[in-house]
Formats: sequence, C-alpha cells, structure tokens
Amino acid sequence: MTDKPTVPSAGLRRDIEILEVLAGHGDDRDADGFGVSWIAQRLGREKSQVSRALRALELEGMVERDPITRRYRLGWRLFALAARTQHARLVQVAAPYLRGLATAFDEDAYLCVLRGNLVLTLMSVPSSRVYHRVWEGISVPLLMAAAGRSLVADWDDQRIRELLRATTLPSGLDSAVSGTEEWLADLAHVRSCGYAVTDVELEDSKAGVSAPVRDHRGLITAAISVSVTRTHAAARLDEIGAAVGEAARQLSISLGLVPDGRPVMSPTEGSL
Amino acid sequence: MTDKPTVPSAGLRRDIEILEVLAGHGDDRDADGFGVSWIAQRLGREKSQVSRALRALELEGMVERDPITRRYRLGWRLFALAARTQHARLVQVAAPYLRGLATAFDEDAYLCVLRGNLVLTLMSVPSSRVYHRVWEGISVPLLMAAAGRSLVADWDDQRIRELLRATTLPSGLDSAVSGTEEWLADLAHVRSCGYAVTDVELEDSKAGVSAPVRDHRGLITAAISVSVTRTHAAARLDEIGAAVGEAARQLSISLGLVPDGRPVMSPTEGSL
DNA sequence: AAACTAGGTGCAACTAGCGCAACAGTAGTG
DNA sequence: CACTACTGTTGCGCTAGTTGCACCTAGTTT
Repeated sequence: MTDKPTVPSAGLRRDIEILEVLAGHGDDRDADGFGVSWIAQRLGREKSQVSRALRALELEGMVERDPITRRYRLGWRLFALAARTQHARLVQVAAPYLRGLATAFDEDAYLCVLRGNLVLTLMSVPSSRVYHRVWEGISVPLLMAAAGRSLVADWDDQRIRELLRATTLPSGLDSAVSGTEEWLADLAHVRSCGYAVTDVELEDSKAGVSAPVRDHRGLITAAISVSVTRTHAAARLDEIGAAVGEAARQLSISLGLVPDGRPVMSPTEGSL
Repeated sequence: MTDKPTVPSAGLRRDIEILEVLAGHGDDRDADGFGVSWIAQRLGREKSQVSRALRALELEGMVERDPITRRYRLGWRLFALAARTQHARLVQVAAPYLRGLATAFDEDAYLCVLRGNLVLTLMSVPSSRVYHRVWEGISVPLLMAAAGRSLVADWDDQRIRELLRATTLPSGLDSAVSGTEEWLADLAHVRSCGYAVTDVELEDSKAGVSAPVRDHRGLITAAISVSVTRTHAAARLDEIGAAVGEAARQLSISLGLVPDGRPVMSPTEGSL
C-alpha cells in the first residue's frame, strides 16, 4: 500500500505496536499488565486481531499472561534476546564506572546512546536520595539530555546546524535550550576538556554533566552522564565534569580504544 | 496447516527464528553479525525471504545493519523493550545482593528464573578470577543448574517425580545428577534451611549453592545462586549457603514479601 | 434474569507475502 | 579482463495466511 518495495512488515508492525503498548511508560504503576480490549482500543485495531496476535506472541515467549487476571505483559524472551545485544555488553562493561560516579557524588548516573535524533538511555544508576524513575529503554530528544552534546561532539558544524534547525521541541522547552552558537561552543568545550556541562536535563531542577565514550575505532558510541541537583552542586559542576570525563575515558579504554590523542575517524559515519 | 486455530504465527515465528540466530551463542567471538545467506541457510529458508524480513526488522529497530560489512546484529529496540520487562525490574533490585555475594566469596553469582523446564539466567556477576562466560539470556536444563532445586522447592513430590521422569539429559551427564529420592531430600533441605547445595553446576569443577527468591505473594519467582570452585570452597559450602539464603531472603523482602513464616500459596500456580 | 463487559471463534473474502528465477554488486584467481 | 563464485535484492504470478464481521461463551453488575 504505502510502500512500493514489498517487505513483510504488516504483521511485524502490529506485533511491535502491541509490545510497545505492553511496555507502557515504564514508570507506570499499572505494571500488572493490560487486557486485550484495552490494547485493541489503544491501537485502533480489531479485538480479534489483537487477541490472536497476543496468543502467537505468547507462544513464542515474547509476552506472558497472568493466568488469573488474564492480562498480558512483556515476556522473558525479550530479556533473553536483549541480553545478547551489543548494548548488553556495553552496559556490562560500563556498570562499574557508573556506580563509581553515582556513589562518589550521590547523583544519578546514566549511560546513553544515539538513536536517530533521540537519546536512548541504556542504564541508569540511582543516587541514594529519592525514589528513582526508571529511564532504561526510554528515548528523549537530543536537546533535552545532557548526554546529547557528548553524543554529537564529533559532528561537523554543518550537521549540527541541520540538527538544530530540524528539531522542534515540545512547546515551553525551547526557551530552556541554548541557541545554535552556544551549542557549537559547547561542543568545542567537549572536544577540548572531554566533558560537557549543560543546564537542561531530563527533569527540571537538574543540571547535567556528560562525556563521550569511544569504541576501539575512536568513534563516539555512547555517553556517560550525571544529572546534578542544581541546589546541591552548582559549584561542583566542574569537579564532577572532570570525574565524568575520566570515567568515560577509562570506559573507552575498556572497550578497546588505544589511549592515544590521535585524531578520530570520519565522524560522518555512525549516523542512523 | 499444523494448528487448527488460526493465529498469525507464520511471520512471527520466522522473525523470532532470525532474531535467535542473530543472538548466536552469546559467547561467540563472531559477534560482528551475520550475513543474509548464512542466516537463510541456517534456517533452511529462502534467501529472499530472509532478506526482506531483515529489512522489515531493521525498519523497526529490532536488528541493526553494519553499513560497511552489511551484516546484521540485534538492534536497540530489543534492549529498549526488555528494559521495561518485569525481569528488568527484578534484575535492578537483585543486582546489589548479587554483587555482595560475588565480592564476599569471590565466586560467580547468578539470578535465575524458571522457563518451562529450563533455568534462564537473567544476570550474572563474575568473580575477579578469570574471564567470565556470559550467561545472561541462556537457558539450561533444570537439573544442571544449582538454581534448579531452589526454583522448584515448592512443588509437591508428585510433580517433581514427573519432572525427573520426563527429563532426558544429554548423554554422559545423567550419572552426575543425583537420583529421585536424593532430589526430594534436597528439596526438603531447601525448605528447612533456606538454601540448596549441589555438586553439579553449569560448568564442570564447580559446585553450586542456591536459594529461592519469593515475590510479595510468597511464590518462588527466581533464585539466587553462587557457583563455587570445588577446590577452593568445599568446606565453605555451608557458610556460603547461609549467605546466599540470607541474600535471597532480603531480596524477597525488597520485592514485597512480608518477612513472616506464614505458609505460601498454592505452588501449583506459576507453571508455564 | 437481563444487561453489561472482556475475550475467543467460525468462516468467506481478500490481500500479503512466498518462492522461483533473474538480476545486480563485489571479490577473488589466473 | 572475462571467468567463476560469491552475497544480497527484486519482479511477479499464485496460494495460503490473515482479516473483519458476526456470533459465541463466560464472568460481573444491576
């Protein structure tokens, strides 16, 4: 219909839509699953279709059904598959560094990667302070996360300008984001100092510090970031920045980067 | 064809087969992905079919393709979905306990759940000793893992006998597994002492210690286990057992179990 | 008991996707 | 360079799998 090249996407898209609904917001309290009709309505699809699709998904272990409430939730197979992703390996290696940062400053620490123009959080280590929102698996606009600056640090100016031009933020937030020239200056700062400091972070009242993580080829593949409670640590930002930068550097070395100041490869790679 | 009730399973099964192939053995060095033809041959399917399916999967982010080698690997979306699984929450909560055990005894610690008659490892924390095989996402027969005994500790004798009768182990291993009566005695030991000690573990030359983790309803939902190098710790098994049992108890409380000795609900629930 | 809701099923209609075979790239090999 | 040997993509007719409707069953509320 819409696509000229014929790829078997109809069933797949439906299945993934269903999985995405089952994933919910992540922080929802309604984590005890969802019923068939509810999902069908939310997707604007036939009940019967959803019912059958869910049964098939259950057969494959992609979803699980509570035998008494008859509600569906995400299944074990997703976990089993995801554990063998390249991202899983990254998380495995990065975990100690994140924990180190989180305990050293008692602030939330994150590991993020770039997906299109979104920042996907792979792992978060909570501080000891309050109940911690689950950020894993959540994507946020590039401009809203501290990690964003680090992830595009190697892009050339033109590409950055395009990005900033193309991005439209949810209303009311554009004022919080700095202008194009400031961005370019920030990126220069990342390149020279190894870390970025930003005012805007996932939540309000948080500042952010982040640093790029490079793989064995020297390409930026991830970013470590720490969200800093403003009242606590406005003065400490640079101290934390140095620590985040150092952690990112060490993580990069763990990933096979030769600890050398040599120039990186063409940053034009690594797009979507 | 095979199934009388019509569920949309054809495409789904193919997609999951592909994902499973891409997942590889997990510990493989060939983690740089797989080509279309190779996958097609391994699945006994048409190249064209696999090619198109992979493109659809890539469109949805379930797989990623290296732009230069043109090889596919598992994608970010699996990670994003899995992060919002109930298992992810379990791992999040259990992580500190596992790390505590791993560092306290310098042995590998695992978190496992029951899937059918298999033990699925959700998380593993390596000891400091040697290179650590990645067990996350891997399933092993119930009888081969230390966690197995803990996971079925609440089953009644009849169900255990059925399980033991139904299970056929890979040849050469049946001798290492104790007999039916020993098993039943072991389960009684778990119920009274709170932990199980076994001779057989995932790898040779390892003994295993495990303890059941219960959710808020008192049902066994997971197991913590520690694999102990035989030469090192034959005498320490009971000391470690006590620690594992205590960790499992604390984790259960973190999951909402009221720290009470009250009888659990019907153990007949919680099957596949 | 009717009136609701939530989930599942039977079946004809239809279209998505299968499989073949031909095509386009890329790489060795001499 | 053509020659062989790959791997991956695509056009297209035909069939089988999926869809959507209407009709069920089962549980809960009034």
